[in-house]
Amino acid sequence: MSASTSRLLQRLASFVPLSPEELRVLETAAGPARLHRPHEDLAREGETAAHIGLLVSGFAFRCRVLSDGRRQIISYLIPGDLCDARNLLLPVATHTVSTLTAANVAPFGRETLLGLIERHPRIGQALCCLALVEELIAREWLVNVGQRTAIERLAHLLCEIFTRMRTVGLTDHGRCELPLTQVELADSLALSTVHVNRTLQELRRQGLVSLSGGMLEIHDFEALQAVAMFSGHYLEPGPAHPERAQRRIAPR
Amino acid sequence: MSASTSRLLQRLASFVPLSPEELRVLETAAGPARLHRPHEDLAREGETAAHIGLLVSGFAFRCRVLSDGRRQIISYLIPGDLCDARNLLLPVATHTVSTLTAANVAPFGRETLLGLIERHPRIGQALCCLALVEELIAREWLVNVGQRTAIERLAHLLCEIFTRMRTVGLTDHGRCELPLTQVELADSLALSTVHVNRTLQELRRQGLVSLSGGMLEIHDFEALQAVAMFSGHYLEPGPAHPERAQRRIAPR
DNA sequence: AGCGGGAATTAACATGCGTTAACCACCTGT
DNA sequence: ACAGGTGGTTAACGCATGTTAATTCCCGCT
Repeated sequence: MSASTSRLLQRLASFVPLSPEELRVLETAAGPARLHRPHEDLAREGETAAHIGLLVSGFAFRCRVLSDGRRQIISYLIPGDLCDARNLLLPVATHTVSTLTAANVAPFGRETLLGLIERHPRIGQALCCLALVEELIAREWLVNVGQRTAIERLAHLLCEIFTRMRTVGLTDHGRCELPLTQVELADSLALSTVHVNRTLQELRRQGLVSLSGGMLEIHDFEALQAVAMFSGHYLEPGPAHPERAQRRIAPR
Repeated sequence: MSASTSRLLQRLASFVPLSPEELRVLETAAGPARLHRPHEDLAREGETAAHIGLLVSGFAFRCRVLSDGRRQIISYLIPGDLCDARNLLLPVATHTVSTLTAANVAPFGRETLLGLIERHPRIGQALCCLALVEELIAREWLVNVGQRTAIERLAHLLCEIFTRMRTVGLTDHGRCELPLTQVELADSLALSTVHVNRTLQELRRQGLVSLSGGMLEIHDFEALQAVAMFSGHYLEPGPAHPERAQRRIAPR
């Protein structure tokens, strides 16, 4: 199981310096991964989860569905993401999490993890940072859907996902896996499928990206970023107040 | 200073049971309130704050502005809200916070608060819950802007704010203060001012609400909720996993 | 009372995107 | 090699909402 948690550990450690002990403890806390099929629910709105799943491989997404069927995709999960750390503190899930592809998910027992946090507060702090970044992403999506035009929105989403994939080492030059249909893009960006199609073609025509067969290829990241008015700051806030982090690591 | 923190304390305690000791310590941690004028920035995107402000009275909002001037209001702050608990863990603010009206803000020193959390982990847990609720609100706004029509959006926003005002005891029957201009509503809902105006009139015509002179009056909350497809669940997730909370309070 | 200025309102017109509905290009199983 | 299904593409048309700009309202100020 040791390799499967590494992406998560790396990200956590980028927020708060973690001791070898803390890393080891976290690493062994995850249960054996379970393989899920594509389009399977990992968590359902209104239910309570007894464990926190770590996405080891594959893709998933969160979404909310209105009573009349309108659906808004709220975020995407890539390898190294936790399915719902919120369940540690809040009683019920407020949205559904489903797989996009086949996916391996390693469970952390909720009680186990809470115990860990009690003994190692810095782990809690790191998890909290992870949650905060998710909030920043949610706000960026709000700005995206609220203020940007179709082509800007799409470009922005692609920039974001590509950047996130890169931080977990899942890009190969300008390429990465991205198994999204146009329907899913539409529900993420609050556009119709038809318009996503038109917009995707426009991006392709401008020679910026191509997306087909579940593979995203970015031909000119600079230009794409410019179109999207994308800045990756919100994805990697970096270590907070490093002077304090240092102080806390010293006594140990 | 004791009264000014009570709204915050009450909300924190609704997430995680806090001991009298913990409440006392929090209560005395806030500095003397500072009075800000309307339309003054409390925090600016990109800057680092040395303290966490508690909004004691008045209204404020968070927003992000794109390079070409388009602006998205991201959330509203009402009395009892923290201006930016994110600054405890993240180095720089990712959005601007400005006052809407004159406002009293009581500062918690960042270092003081971090020290408190170290000694009283449950305080940290409660603050974390507060942040999670903000995230839920952000996601609801995303759904709102992404999937709902103009009238649904506006109705939803009014439901949300009214509900939040009620939980901090600032409503009087169907009425509460709400000093928003139509420009601000427009930037919250991703609509034009003109269309906000049309939509507000439609809500008034249907006898659901009236909003004028900085006062919101809800004539038929049930019906408004129905129009908005509003459910307040996300605003009050209630105590998480109460059995555990109990266990932790016992040993003390 | 008159003046200035922000906010609300109204009207006329424009448009980005949605809707509907075909059609096409794959793939997969038989 | 065909059937059936999923996802992508195209075209024609419609509408919710945006834009512009003029007008009115309200309120504090002198």
